[in-house]
This record gives sequence, C-alpha cells and structure tokens, in this order.
Amino acid sequence: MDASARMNLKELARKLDLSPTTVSRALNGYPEVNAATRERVAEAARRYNYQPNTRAIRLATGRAMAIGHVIPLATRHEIVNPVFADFIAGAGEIYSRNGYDMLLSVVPDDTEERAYRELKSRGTVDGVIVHGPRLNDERIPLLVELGIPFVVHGRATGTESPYAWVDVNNRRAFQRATEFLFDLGHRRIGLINGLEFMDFAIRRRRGYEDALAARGIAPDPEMMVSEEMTEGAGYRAARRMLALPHPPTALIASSMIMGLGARRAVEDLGMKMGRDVSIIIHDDELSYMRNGEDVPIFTATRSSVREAGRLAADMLLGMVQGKLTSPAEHLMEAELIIGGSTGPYRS
Amino acid sequence: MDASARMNLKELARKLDLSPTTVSRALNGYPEVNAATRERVAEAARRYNYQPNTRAIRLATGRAMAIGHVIPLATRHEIVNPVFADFIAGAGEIYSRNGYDMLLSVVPDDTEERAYRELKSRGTVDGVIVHGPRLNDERIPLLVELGIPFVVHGRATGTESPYAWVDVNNRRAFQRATEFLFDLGHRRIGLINGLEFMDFAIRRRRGYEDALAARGIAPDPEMMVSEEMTEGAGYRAARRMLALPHPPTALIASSMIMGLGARRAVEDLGMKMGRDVSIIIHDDELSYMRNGEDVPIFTATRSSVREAGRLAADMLLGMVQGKLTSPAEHLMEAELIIGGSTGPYRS
DNA sequence: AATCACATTCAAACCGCTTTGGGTGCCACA
DNA sequence: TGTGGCACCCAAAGCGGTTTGAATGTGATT
Repeated sequence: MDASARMNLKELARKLDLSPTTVSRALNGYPEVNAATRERVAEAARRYNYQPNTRAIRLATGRAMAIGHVIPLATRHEIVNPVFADFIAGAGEIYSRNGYDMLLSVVPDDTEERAYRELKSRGTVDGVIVHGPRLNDERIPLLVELGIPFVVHGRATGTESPYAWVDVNNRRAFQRATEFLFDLGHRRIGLINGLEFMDFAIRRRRGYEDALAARGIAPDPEMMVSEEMTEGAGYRAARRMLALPHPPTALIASSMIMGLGARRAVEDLGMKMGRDVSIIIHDDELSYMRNGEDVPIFTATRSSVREAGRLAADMLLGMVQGKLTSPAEHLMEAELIIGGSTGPYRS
Repeated sequence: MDASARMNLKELARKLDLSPTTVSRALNGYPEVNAATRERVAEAARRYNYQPNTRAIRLATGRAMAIGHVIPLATRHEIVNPVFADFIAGAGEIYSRNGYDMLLSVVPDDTEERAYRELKSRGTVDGVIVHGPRLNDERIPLLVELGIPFVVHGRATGTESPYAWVDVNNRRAFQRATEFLFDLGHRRIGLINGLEFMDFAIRRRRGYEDALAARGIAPDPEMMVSEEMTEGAGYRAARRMLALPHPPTALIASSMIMGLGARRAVEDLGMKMGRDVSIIIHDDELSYMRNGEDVPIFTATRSSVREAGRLAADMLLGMVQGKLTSPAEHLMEAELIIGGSTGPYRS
C-alpha cells in the first residue's frame, strides 16, 4: 500500500534492475560500485523513501545498533535522580546522530545483575552506560566479565582495573569552592553532601578536606552532613549546623536542590544569604533548574551533565566501533562561577 | 566458546534431537507439542541457558518488541522536564515485565516529524508515548496518519478525533484547590501556572476559573501568571503579585519547584507561609522531590506521575497486542492532601 | 592474439528465529 | 480391512538485510 512502509531492498533493486547486493553496497558506501550506479541508487532510494529495516540489519550484521542504560529502580535509595534526565538528553543527541538507538531498562535494583546478563545473551545492545557509580561498584567487574563495552558516568573508588569513564573533577571542584570561601575570610565552613556510598560524594568530601588540610584545619564531623539530595535534607542539615554553638558562616551544598533547602534554612533564621551566611553549590546545569537566568543566584562550581552525556556517548560509540582500544578517560573541570550567594566573612 | 553467548535454537534442537520447529513451539507454548517433549525442551533450555536472539525474533515476527518515547530536544523551551524521568521509570517497569524494550529518541524539536516517520518506516518500535501534549498538538494527527499505535500522557485540547490517553484531572484538581482556599476564607488567590501552550496548564487555569466563577468572582489577569516552571519564575511571580496594592492571600503553584520559589518570595517579604500567605502546589510525587517525608510541607493536589507512566504503558501494550480496540482513556483523580502551607484567611 | 588486472555486478548463503503446509503413526470406527 | 481423525513432529520457506565467492566485460600488457 503506502510506499513509505513497504519499500524494501529487493523491491528497490527490482525497480533499478540491479541486484540487492549492488544496491546494498551502493547505499553503504562500498568502493566496488560504479559512481554513476551509486548515484542512480541514491536517487531512487530518496525517491521511493527507502529506509532499510533496522531489524534486518541487526540480524544480518549481528550488531544491535543500540546502547543500553540500565536504571536500577531503587528499592532502598532514590536513584532516578534529576541528573539522569539531562545526561540522557546529551547522550541521546549523539546516539541519534550516529544512527544508534538508546535503550532504557528500568529494573528493580536486586535484579540488576540479571538484567546485564540478559542484555548480553540476547544481544540487545552493543554497549552500556553505567550510572551513579558507588564505592567498589560490582557492576564494573561484572561488565568486564561479560565483555560488554561500557562507559561509567563517574568513577568507582575501589576499582583498580582500568575502565572507561567520564567524570567531573569533583575533588578539585570542592577544593576550589572551599578555598574560595577561605579567601573570603570564612573559617567555619559546612559541607552538605550526598550519601557517601556514592562515589561523587566521596570525592567531594575529599576535596573539601584537602582544602581544610591545606589551611591546617582539622575536619569537624559536626560540619559535615551526608544525606539524600533533597530540598528537605538540605534544609535540615543547614538548620542543624546553624544552630551549633559555633555555627558555620559558609556552606557548600552538593546540589542546587540541597542549596535551595540550605537557603531556606538561612532565611528562616532571619539571616540573609550572601551576607550572613555564604553558600556555594555544585551546579549540574540541569535544563529545568537553572541557576539564575542571566546573573547566577548561587556561587557555584559548574559542570554540564548534558555535556558529560555527550562525551560518554561519544566515547562508548568509539569503543563499540572499535576505534578506541584502551579504556579512555575524560575528566571535566568544573568552572567556578561567582553569584550573589557568597560574600566576605563578617564577624 | 562460552555457552551463554552461543547457544541458539538450531544447536539446542540438535542436542535434543528434535527439529527447530518443535523446540520453538515447545518454548512458545504452542499446543501441538507433547507434554513430555515440552518438559524435556524446557529443561534443556534451562540447562544450556538458552536465550532466544531478540534480533531474530523481531525480524521473524515483524514486531519490534519495543516502545518509543520521542523527546523533543527543545530549542525554544525546555521540555526535558523533571516529570519525564519519573514517568519513564513507571513505564519502564511495565515494559520490562512484558519483555518489551523502551527506546528513547532525543531529537531536535524541528525534526520531530521526521523522527516519527523514520520510526515507522524502519520499524524500530511497535508504538509510542507522546509526552507533553500542547494545544492542537500536530503529533496526534501525524501518528494517526502513520498508523503507529500511541498513548498520550495528557490530552491535547483542540484535537477532536479520539485517541488514547492517560491524564490527571487537572481541571478538577485546580478547581478543588481553589475551592479549598475559598473555604479557608481567602478571596484573592493567585495562580502561578506553567506556560499555557501546554495542555495541562490550560486545564489547570480553567479549573481555577471554574472555582472563581462558582463564587461569582471575575478572574483578575494580575493574579494569573503563566511561565516556565522553574524556581526562579515561581519566585518572581509570587514576588510581583505580593507587591500589588491588593495582594493575594493565597497562591496556587503548578509544581513543587514553582512552589519552592513562591515560598521563598513569601519569606523574603518577612511573611510566613501558611499564616500570612497560603500556598497550594500540584505535586507530581517525583521521587527526588518529595513533599515532606511524613507530614506534607505543602498542601497539595497530588497525583503520581510514575503511576501515570505505568498506566500509559499498560494501555499501549494492550493496543499493540491487539487486546484493546477502541482508544482507551484514563483519567486519574488527584488527591488533595493537607499540609502546613495553608491556613485560614487573616485580615 | 592470448593473458591479466581491474572494475562492476550478481547469485546464493547466511543471520536465528517463526510459521506454513505437509508428513507419519496410531487408534477408533464403520 | 479400509478410512478418518488426531496427536505430534518436521522440512522448508520466509523475514530483509549483509557478505562471500564468482562471473562478466573491458582495456592494458605482452
């Protein structure tokens, strides 16, 4: 009936009075095809709106032409996090540009291993992206064992064998943020961090401690909170710290959303952010959570998650297509941007 | 080499000394197979860890065993919204439970039409979910024309022909929220809404106006804001309205995040939410943005986006598998939950 | 004029499964 | 004793591409 749905290689070949072999070769850019013929084929393909059937290609080539993202549906902690949507958006851009599909598997986190094994044995994807790496993440050795190409968004402290990753320099970012506050004269600086079984949280804490150490200050457990990254947690953490006998005069929050909570706590106490208490956040540049439109509201260490998605996807496609051999690594530096949420220390 | 990767139907059949036909039938539950044989086959499949190759199944059956979600990568407005991640999580659950894959295509929004056409002609998916329906959404007639089964998350005002959808009763929800505020004695109620080319925003506004009309109050343009759903927009909207000569004593915000902005504005002005200004939000129950852990912070109209994802996926699979014939419709009612952000009117 | 390299093209096998259209053997029934 | 029906199983033909191994024609080389 409708041409757009029915036209296939054989049919096209018949119309051109050529063999399917030649048509296939012409379209796929093989050299052993006469230039004139190639043009004729291309023209006909265009005219009849020929789109090769993906299912057939996949079967014939043995490649899935798809990249998988396994999302553990958290029974314990919430991992369907806001960062995810933006990362996906970045990666997806690259996939479609290269003719790859993006496959999401949402699986209960206790069946994650099985999910990866199935992906392998059914051959549904050519590679996977690993999200939210944890301390000693078991997924990495598993994927190595299975021989599935993969790129980790982040790194997994505790894993010694090499693997491909894209990460922001969390440690350096938080070190700089802390130093920046020191330079402003602050001495008591609170850290409102994510849960520290997540790798990024571990590194951020280290960066924070590095900066303290450089000033010869011992880290104070009272000034460090590790919690779910919600507005409420940010609020409670700030609230508690600000109620201490020696309250912090500056806070570093691990995300925009925690920062919003911290700000609320500050304002609840009748203080003004940027004047009475300085706040620095880490800003992932989420599309629906901008840090101010023109002028940044929060001083922040900034690094685009969407860009990370693009880089990771690029890297993975390179691996899948055999262009990359050794595990690549890409460390993105966060930018420190100055907003209105920080100011000099006032006694 | 490794059995898990190599074992295929032919091989399994050989080991069992049966034809591929019979093995296939046995595994797929066809009746014309001896019970004993079936058991023998099942046992062998288990033992050799046989997983049928998805690519081959897809080609042979002509079904893609996949559902597509096309995400327009907004050049104009940001649509990679936070709601998306949770919806996906819900839908994905259903897909994997039914052996379907979830395919995301991230495409620049000016090539969206082409994306759908390709999906059709390449046969990569069996159906699609339409996200973020707009006024007179062009995607609906397009999909009808292409003959791709689809379910809309939301509805598209202006589309007259029937189509399948899952939506929350936005109109009713906002009407109830407004009435609730009236019952508390409030008379000047501000609406902080999303952009009104989005269908849900149109309906929410109508619900709000319905409630006003029922009290014989004419809607005041000054009390209605339509903006991107960000914290900043919520803040500015509230700020502006509260600075009016006759400021509102209650606000309704279209999302948690706008509500946070509104709250900040209230507190910025030295007022207390729930006492000086009441705020009701619409709460999509996003996993990473809970409205309080035990007691709700905000009074809210609540409806789970994740649940909507499950329902939509279920509906679509029903359509794809031919179990559903006429376009189904599912209207979810939002629940009104009382939190601490609302209180009686105080002059 | 025979030979060879090269450029083009094609027939057929293959990817791994489903499904159509028969077989075959056995038992009940007339 | 022939016949029909049933239960069970199989060979082979797809599905729509890619890829291998030849075949053909042509001009250059000897």
